[in-house]
Amino acid sequence: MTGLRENNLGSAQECLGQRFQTWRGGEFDLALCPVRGILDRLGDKWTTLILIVLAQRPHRFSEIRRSIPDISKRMLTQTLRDLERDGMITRRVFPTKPPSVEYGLTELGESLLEPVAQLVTWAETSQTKIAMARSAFDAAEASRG
Amino acid sequence: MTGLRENNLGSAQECLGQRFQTWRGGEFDLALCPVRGILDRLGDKWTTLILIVLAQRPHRFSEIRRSIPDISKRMLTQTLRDLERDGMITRRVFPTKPPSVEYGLTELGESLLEPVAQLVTWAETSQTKIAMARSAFDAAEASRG
DNA sequence: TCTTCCTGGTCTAAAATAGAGACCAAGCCT
DNA sequence: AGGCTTGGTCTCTATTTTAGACCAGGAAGA
Repeated sequence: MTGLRENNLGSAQECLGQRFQTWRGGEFDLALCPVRGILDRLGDKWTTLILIVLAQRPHRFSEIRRSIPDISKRMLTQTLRDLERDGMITRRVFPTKPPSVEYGLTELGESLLEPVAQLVTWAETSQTKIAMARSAFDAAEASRG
Repeated sequence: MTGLRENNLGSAQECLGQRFQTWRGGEFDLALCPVRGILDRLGDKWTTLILIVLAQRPHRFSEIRRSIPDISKRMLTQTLRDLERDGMITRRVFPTKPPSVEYGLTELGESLLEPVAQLVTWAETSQTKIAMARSAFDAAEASRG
């Protein structure tokens, strides 16, 4: 364990708490601190991708790596550990000749899939608009020099 | 512009495409590449927080900074620029004596609030389970030495 | 007038984080 | 023996983030 996981989730940053009590109207209570920690976790580069891969079926370590070619072993290990620690995935070791390890979603992990799916859907439907906005912005910037 | 924004969204990583055609059943088509770029953007440390702040009402640069005390000026500037480029927020400069700049959500930005809200809701309802899972994991790890 | 403060940034240097790839044990196959 | 596999870990380097100094330029105070 060299420097892996000393993610002080939400300790470095002050609780934004009461500031957002009325997030667009009031249905949104305080307690944003832990939420932020979770958002940070989801937000990292690989977490969502790994969840999507595991959503299909349980995968072994190297299988995940093949599904997400540009993740490094180190980051895969670290992200899987964090996910396991948060109760989103299970890790099962089989004492086969070369040992094999299978990762799969827990119920909690499954439940996360729903909001993630919404986000993915939003991303799909919005990508055209975003691409247009980018072009416009870049063009305007270029014309200003 | 020193090193800001050369985010080659989705160029470094190969398109995961057809691999996820059947994300939990089949309703999930290819085209994950651009989606991934968007997810990366949402996933960064500050984007979601800024969106939530702006969801309340438009804010000035320094106001945002006060709402998110631990963001550095540089990251705030950079994140706001990226958000503006993606068409999620508008930037309006007022030629006041000390110049003031107001940032607000666009319609596209507003539309993102919905899936983000779902995620926040999930996070709120799940935080207890996650906390328990962490305790259990840490305890098990400690007992193993 | 001279000093100080405010704004929204930019710049540099240092700290934290991610990535590449060598390495490991242990057992199989040839 | 030699080489291959597995799931990792370790070290070294590259990238990213942070802190904080700095800037222009008007305003208000003295």
